[in-house]
Amino acid sequence: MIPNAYRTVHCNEVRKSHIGQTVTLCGWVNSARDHGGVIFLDLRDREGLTQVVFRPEENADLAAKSHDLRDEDVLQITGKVAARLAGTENDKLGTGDVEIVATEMKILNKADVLPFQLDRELSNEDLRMKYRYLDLRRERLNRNIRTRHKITNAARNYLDAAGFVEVETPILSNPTPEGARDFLVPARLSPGKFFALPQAPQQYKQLMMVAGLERYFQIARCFRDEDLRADRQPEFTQIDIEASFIQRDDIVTLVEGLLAAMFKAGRGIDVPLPFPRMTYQEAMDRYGSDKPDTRFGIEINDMADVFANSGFKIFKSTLDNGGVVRAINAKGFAGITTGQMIRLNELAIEAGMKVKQLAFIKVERDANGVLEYKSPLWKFFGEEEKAALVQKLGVEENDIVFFYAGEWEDACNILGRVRLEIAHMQQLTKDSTALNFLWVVDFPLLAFDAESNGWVAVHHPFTRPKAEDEHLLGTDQNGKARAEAYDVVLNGYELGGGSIRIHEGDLQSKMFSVLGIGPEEQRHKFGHILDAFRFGAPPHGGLALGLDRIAMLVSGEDSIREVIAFPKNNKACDLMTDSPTNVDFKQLRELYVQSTWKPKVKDEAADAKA
RNA sequence: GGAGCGGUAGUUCAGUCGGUUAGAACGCCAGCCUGUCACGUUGGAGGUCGCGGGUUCGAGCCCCGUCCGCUCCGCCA
Repeated sequence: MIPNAYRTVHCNEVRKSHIGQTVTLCGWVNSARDHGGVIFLDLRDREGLTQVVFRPEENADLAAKSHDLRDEDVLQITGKVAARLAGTENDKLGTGDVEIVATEMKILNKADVLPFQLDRELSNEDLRMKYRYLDLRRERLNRNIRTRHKITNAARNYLDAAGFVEVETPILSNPTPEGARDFLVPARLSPGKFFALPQAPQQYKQLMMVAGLERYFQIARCFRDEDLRADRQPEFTQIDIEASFIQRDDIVTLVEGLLAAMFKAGRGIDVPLPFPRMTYQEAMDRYGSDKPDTRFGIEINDMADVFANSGFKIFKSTLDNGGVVRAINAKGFAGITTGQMIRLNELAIEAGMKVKQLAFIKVERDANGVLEYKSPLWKFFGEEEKAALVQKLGVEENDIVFFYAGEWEDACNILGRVRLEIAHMQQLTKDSTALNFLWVVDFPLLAFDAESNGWVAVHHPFTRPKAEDEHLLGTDQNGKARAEAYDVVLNGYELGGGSIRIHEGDLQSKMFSVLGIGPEEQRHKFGHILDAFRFGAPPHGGLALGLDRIAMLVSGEDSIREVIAFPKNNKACDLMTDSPTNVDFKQLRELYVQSTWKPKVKDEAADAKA
């Protein structure tokens, strides 16, 4: 920090070597300890604490004045750096060997009593949000925000060094036909028309490639009007990357280096490279998720070979009809409580389970020391089947095995969710510092949407099919086509994803058609990009990383709110500014906009009947 | 849209089976205190038990509704 008219040192700067010097500091009163005579003050700025001492015998007036200081008053203190009395050093402070004997004090601003104490735990989220600037003054959030700066800076430097050019793209653009809800902005100069805030700079980044920029990046604010979660905000930040003349592995290598640089800058650790890779199919088969948390096992096992001729009819018939029978072994979880069991079944039903209870086998020793297989279905299994099952799943005492028989997709969803919940119940990741990075590759290109009775893009409509699957596009094999798409995952969080794009007009046009966007609509909504592809578009691809989630994981937080200076609550409101807000009729009229919203009125007729 | 958890002093929380005047810690205010650093010490102030209704002789506690917050599902190309 540069000394200036306000101060000569910051509050974590003075050391023994300064003894005898006169210094001036500025900061907040962190605490005042008034002994009637001598008064101690901890002065705090963002760098740390320095103890200031007021002695009546040195300066009686000043000491008298210091009695009135209160926490969080803003002061400027001038004094002489002195060694602390022998035995009173404080080794918890960097400045703990010395203290400032005050000779001058200027109260820059008095502070009212704060609505909460900065040095104690605060669980009231309303208060934290309402007085966000005070919450940010606390050490934890202050550190998070500064860590976020460090990793953002590291990303920028890394990409710059790799030849990437930072370009800003419009915030006011057009709504997207697919994907999340758009935030709309009325266009006053085009009455009746609307802009949308970008969900991502997707089309612009591709047009940058057509423009010959070759390597683009942007720390881009993105907006999606969907419901919030601990790791989702309506406005969030992506590190958006696109490059020309590259293939998947080029992007993968680049991004591995980028993430390593960010974790190095933010947490000082060396992330081992390269990250493991897994196909989408494998991720779903083993973990029941396209963003597997690999910090623990409880993997999903396919039991088709074990139960091909099972004595348990439901398993056998499911297999005979093309379904799957899968199982997970929760090691050491035979002590599961009734409540936990109920919770797991609720979760499984929510995830699509057609029956009321997960089939299970619990292995415990009875009073006589005999190993018991407690299960509603154990009795249906033949001896060979039992042996094969125990062998395949490595079943031991105190294990509990859960089964699901049905369609592949349901089995993945249900067992995937149950797996995560068991890990949560067993607290398997509680004190873990593991950083399990992972690439998930070869996503399906398309998914069938029952609601619209059509195909939708799994990633987005500009994603390139894998060359060997391109012929499937537009046939009855649409669902089998895989995409040149990849996600980077950390500890069960999707950090980012991307793809190699379509750069040919005819293929892009075909893709739109498969998605049910006809020639007319294509021209209207995507004319610019289809045009662009006619004028020499290079092969290109890219990826976007969620900066908020990365900052959260670097900081060891559970919510991205802890790494965003001014976040929204789970109704997308800002309790500090009380945003969003009503606007005057006049303002709306200028925009040619009228609200159709009506406040809920209580139905008195219905009440009377009741 | 749905589910779960929570809401008691400024803050963090306790509050038994529905029963006398709703407690503690920290903070706050005032006094004392010349080596503290979570200073100590004496005293004091501070409550719409989120809000509304109901049951009851009596509700912080039970019931219904509602608001707010958090988490999750749906949703998030």
